[in-house]
Amino acid sequence: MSPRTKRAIAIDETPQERDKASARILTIVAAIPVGRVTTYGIIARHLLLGPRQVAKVLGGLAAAEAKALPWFRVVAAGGAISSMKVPGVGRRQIARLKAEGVAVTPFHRVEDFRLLLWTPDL
DNA sequence: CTGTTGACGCTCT
DNA sequence: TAGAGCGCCAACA
Repeated sequence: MSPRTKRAIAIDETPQERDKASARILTIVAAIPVGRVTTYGIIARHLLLGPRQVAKVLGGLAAAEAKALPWFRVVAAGGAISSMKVPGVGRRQIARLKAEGVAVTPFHRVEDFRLLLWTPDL
């Protein structure tokens, strides 16, 4: 096959194999401890990517993926629940966070954000 | 090539 | 707190 072609997408591969950027992002998301949170920006800087790339990947998670990954532990800078702008999603994220003990203010911000913030190990 | 688009981030109103 | 404006960067039409 010509190396010129866009990487073939084997649909039967695990989603982690889709492409490196996504794989790395999802790997980090999967590593966020229960009851802790991290941000798009932190993940992005850690991988030398743009924060919007991270948002794009999480936003595009297939239902199956969303079920297996703690995507809800990723919030925006300052602990803001940025998924609020997507109908339904913000509500679900808050519910999932609360379910594991992470309090969220009525202003859609993670309570004690600084305390609960988790950073991937180098 | 240009233009648009993000579950972003930071600064300043 | 909410918005606006701008930076950022890959993906896509």
